[in-house]
Amino acid sequence: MIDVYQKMIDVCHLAGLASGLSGEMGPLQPGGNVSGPTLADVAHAAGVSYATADRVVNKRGNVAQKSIDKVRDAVTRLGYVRNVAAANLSRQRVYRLAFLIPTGTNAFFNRVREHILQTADHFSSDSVTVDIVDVPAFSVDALHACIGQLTAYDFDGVAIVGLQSVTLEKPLADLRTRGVEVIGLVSDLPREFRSAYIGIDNTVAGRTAARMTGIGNRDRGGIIQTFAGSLNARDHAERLQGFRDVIAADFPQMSVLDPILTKDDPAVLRDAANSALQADQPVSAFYNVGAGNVGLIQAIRETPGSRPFCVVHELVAHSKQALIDNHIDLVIDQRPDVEVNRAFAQLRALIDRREPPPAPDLMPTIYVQDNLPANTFNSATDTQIT
Amino acid sequence: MIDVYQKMIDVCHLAGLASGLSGEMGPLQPGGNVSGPTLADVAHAAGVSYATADRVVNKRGNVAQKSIDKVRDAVTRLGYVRNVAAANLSRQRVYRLAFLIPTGTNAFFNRVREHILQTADHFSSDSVTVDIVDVPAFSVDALHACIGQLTAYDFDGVAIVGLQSVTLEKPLADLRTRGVEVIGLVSDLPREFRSAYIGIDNTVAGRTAARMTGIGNRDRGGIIQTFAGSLNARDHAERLQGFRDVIAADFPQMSVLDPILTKDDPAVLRDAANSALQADQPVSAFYNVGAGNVGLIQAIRETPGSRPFCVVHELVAHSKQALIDNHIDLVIDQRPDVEVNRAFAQLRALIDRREPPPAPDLMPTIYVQDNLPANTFNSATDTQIT
DNA sequence: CATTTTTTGATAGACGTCGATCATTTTCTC
DNA sequence: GAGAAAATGATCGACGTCTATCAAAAAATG
Repeated sequence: MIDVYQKMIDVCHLAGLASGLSGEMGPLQPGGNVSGPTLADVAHAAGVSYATADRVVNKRGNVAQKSIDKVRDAVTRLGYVRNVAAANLSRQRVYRLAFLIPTGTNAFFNRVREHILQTADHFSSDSVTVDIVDVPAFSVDALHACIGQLTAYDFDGVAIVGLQSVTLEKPLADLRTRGVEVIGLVSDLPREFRSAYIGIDNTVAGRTAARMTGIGNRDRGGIIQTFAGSLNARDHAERLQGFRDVIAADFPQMSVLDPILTKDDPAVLRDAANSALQADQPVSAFYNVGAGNVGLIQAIRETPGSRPFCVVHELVAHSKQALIDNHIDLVIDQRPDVEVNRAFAQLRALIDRREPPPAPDLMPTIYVQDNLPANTFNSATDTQIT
Repeated sequence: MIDVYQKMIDVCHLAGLASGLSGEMGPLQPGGNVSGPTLADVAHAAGVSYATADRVVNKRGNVAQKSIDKVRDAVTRLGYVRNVAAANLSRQRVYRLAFLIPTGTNAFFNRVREHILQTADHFSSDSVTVDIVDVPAFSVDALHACIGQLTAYDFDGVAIVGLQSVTLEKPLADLRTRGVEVIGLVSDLPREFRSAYIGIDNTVAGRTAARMTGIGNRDRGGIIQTFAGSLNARDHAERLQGFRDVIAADFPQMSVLDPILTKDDPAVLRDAANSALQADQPVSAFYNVGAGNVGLIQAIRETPGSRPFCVVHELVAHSKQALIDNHIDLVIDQRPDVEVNRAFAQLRALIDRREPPPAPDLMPTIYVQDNLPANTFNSATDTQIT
């Protein structure tokens, strides 16, 4: 009845009603020894001293090859895993993390910031220290300078809201040669110069928006007015591309107008939305790939009568409220809270040189007014979104 | 350029071990002392011995109130957080966890199982052992017996896919008096007899399904045929209720037919769906609150021409495929992988008597064919779902 | 073979906490 | 104010790892 797997995981099947329930079933000794072998055990099994075993596992050098082999063998034979807690305790390991986040009164990044603070607070009992570094938004030069400065502090890991630019490659390479783990967050860095990317695929986000827009307009067809901050912004361009692809392929009865470029400015967006709402040819859907939704929502609120089907990105205070008030239909969100959690886990795993915890892919989440998280987004400032 | 930004960079450092501290601004000292105060420091600051401080923080009793106050005060003043790594090392803490999961060839619970195994594997290096206990599905008696047996083994925490029954109260109470932490997973236990519930609100799930159905049928209105396994199943009833509420309130042009009861049997569902498809009055939408979607999908696949708008629950191999093949429109999923992760975190937090990590509410997730996770669900058996 | 170099063994102190024990001091009770 | 009870202080040995140091042994070198 009780299967015991090799590792430390014993999966035990207590008999259900079917087979006799009589009394206590077999083993699974309550006080059983569950803690694994120590390095001392390994040394003993390998027939070497603790010191030698230590030299091997910590790569201190000056060990004969045959000793290395003996120890390696014993490690695998006994299934030794080093006790991270003890190790960190001993060397007073402190995980020094830094997050490079764009500045500004951007509601989305305020959400990111908030969650970093919360998470940092929680992990403080695990000796994790966190620095949030403000970087002027969307400036390659500023980001470059910032990354360059990081080498002055001895961080163990850095999460960067990145930009795609060859300029960044050098400072990133410098960082990594100093043993700092680097990951991209929300927006990727040059591929070869980071260990991981934590963020969504923006093409997928655009496709998802398109699917929902299509579903919401199956019968009426019609015209979709799109908005974007700038087509130079990679994420905006990708979302738009994904959106167009799906509409063209699966909802041919609808047509997608070229995006109105708003620079993510709510005022611009408001004016643009207003003129679209008053156009001769009625627009049946709005899709804003970028930020500035406050303006879009205002325009909609000001216009009486029925409104176009409306999809925007990123759940923040005002987009959440607009969902509740029925001013927009859907919010496609990238769950920055989940991303931040993942970033912490990933950085710690990289620093400890172990596998990151199993976790599903990050996929854009669809919010309607009914599946909204209760957590309030109390960021005072909510002008932009990205 | 670089010099310009040298002073613009604003680094906010969050001291790792100062618990309540929000970020203190200012530059970092690269080699700065980051490790926080120890219990010895606290004792000294409080003007008591280490032993007394220890007695206070570990609640060993036999301490005068004024000593307790002095220590508590020093703790908050210094921002002492106990070093979990050291503590666990010292007491050779092993987290013995058990998951009680219904048996059967249920694709959804296979997903749960798989993720438990993966997560357990990962945490094995953190001294976490996991037992998966198979319980005959939906049987209060079996669950009762199983919980009763748990007291024989000294688990530290147990996650139970629960049932609502007063019968369970006694064994649960027994477990908890023995110091075992109990949480409900996916399906709740009697409220007073568990420390937390990890799962979605099924009313919300139903509401979400309704919202999407409404959006997908705004103009055509029409009839919605619902399916349920059994109305005695609490989750099924709740989903249906949420669904009806939203349709009635926000999409009055649609009407909801009483559910066809399928016992979650694919064959039954297939027949029911087929007759609905051939009914005189055309049905414009299907909503299955329960399992057995294989049958529903078969019926749809067999019927030529356009099909009703189709919403089901739980993303598993076949529902995923059906989304891709355009046989259904939406899957409302409760992200069992996220739930399992949360269960681990919650149990560990409860056992350590500390705050669980910050995490957003669990909300039903909406999948369309574009935002599907790449992870394959390789469960061979996929008969049922809920 | 003598000398240098490389490789080993033995061991010690630290990390911060836990769970003890035992002796001492303070407080309470009558 | 004596005796009992409660509270406190002092200290010890774990836990498993890391980082040393020093001496001893083995291997390589000329």
